[in-house]
Amino acid sequence: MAYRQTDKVAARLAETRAGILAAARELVAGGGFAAVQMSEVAKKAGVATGTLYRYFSSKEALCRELFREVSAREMGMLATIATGDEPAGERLVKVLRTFAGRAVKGRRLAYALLAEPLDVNLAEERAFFRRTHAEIFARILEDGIENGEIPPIDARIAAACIAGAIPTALVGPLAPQSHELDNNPDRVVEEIVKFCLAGVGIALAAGQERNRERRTVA
Amino acid sequence: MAYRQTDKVAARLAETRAGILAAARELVAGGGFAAVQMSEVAKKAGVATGTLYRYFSSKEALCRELFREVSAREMGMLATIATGDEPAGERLVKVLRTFAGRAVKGRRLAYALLAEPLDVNLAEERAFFRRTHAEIFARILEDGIENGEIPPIDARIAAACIAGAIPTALVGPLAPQSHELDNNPDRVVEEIVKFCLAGVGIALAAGQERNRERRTVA
DNA sequence: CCAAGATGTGAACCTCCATTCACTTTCAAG
DNA sequence: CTTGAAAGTGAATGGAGGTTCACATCTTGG
Repeated sequence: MAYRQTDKVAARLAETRAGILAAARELVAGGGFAAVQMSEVAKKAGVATGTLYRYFSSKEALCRELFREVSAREMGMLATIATGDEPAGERLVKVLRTFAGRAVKGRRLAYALLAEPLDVNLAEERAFFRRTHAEIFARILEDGIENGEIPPIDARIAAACIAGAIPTALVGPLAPQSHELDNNPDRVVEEIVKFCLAGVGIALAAGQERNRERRTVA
Repeated sequence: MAYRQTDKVAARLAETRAGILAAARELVAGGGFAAVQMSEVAKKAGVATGTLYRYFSSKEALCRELFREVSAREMGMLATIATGDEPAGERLVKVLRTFAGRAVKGRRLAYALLAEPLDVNLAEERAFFRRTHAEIFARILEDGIENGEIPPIDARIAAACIAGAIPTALVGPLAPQSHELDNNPDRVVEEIVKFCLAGVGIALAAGQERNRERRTVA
């Protein structure tokens, strides 16, 4: 026995590993997951392709871990807000604004996480990501329904609607042109948030309430 | 000069072409666009792979045409309803119900058109498809806003929200489990439609109105 | 039936990338 | 300094699947 891993080495390994993930993340932020080719990752991380496989068993494993790492941060933020003790309505507003707001900045990344055409393995991760969103929304909605802040709707379905509406309207194929988002991101975010709130039967503050004569239909 | 195409031949060619498209459509309905492999299409259509290339210049061309063919039918239906002369509110309800209802039946196909991970060329077609949806919705919303049926919201953004919410909630990664849709598709559809209508400030008929105390928040 | 062009064929080819592996370099312990 | 193991390397491999093309077959006018 003439070799055993030292702390110094372990640290270097961890650094390399992190470097590989960082390289992959840059590629994603630049061109989406489609742009993650092992040879490119290796080049950007300054290692050989073979080395990648010392750290990740496959490209899929690498991408999955990357997806998780990035999405965990987002979900953490939302979850923190969601479990606060303010009234459900306020928590909902905050969560929606945070979600939408963060998607507008970091748009390319949000697109990759939420909307970009993805291959099947990763779609699984994304489904999990989105489902978690939906659960966060649903949780708040249920709270609100329980104490009467929100009318009795199907929380899970409404949550799914929200989790679909925001990405699509912000970063998906229907997103406004970039310059529109760059010029006035807040307005777009507010409009979307308003839609979602109204969808679950909450109206935004007074000034926006005019003209709501609320015809009944069909 | 000893050969010129005859009507009979032209007809046969058209038939073969249609057969190829039909074969591809079946594959899509069964396993999404990912399942469209040229060799499989050929087998199912009863021709050789080489023959496919007499009719379509590439796989991409074949898939694009297929996507268009299928989506054109859907859009046509919606467009017909949208341009009717009923009040905007009613047209909106009908369009939403049609859209959502058709997506529930033909779920696999709807999934392929709306939500399935897709490669970039086809994503382009899908973007067009979705954008057209959004335009149809937006058109109705604008009508409604103009004559006061609908409060003054940003029609394009609301339309994008709707166009995102429905597929996600119905056939996307957040869709209810299949058995739930099979057992009670109408309830799910109605719930989603209700969300979208409320989002643009329209309430459904009386019975569903109780408990809407409508707290104001933030 | 023949000629000439259109159609049909499917095995071979090609490209793209993830993955591997025989080899080199680095490292820690004796 | 030596040695055995770990870590790094990158050219070669392999599989998947779209595309081609030399050849066969069919169609029509003469």
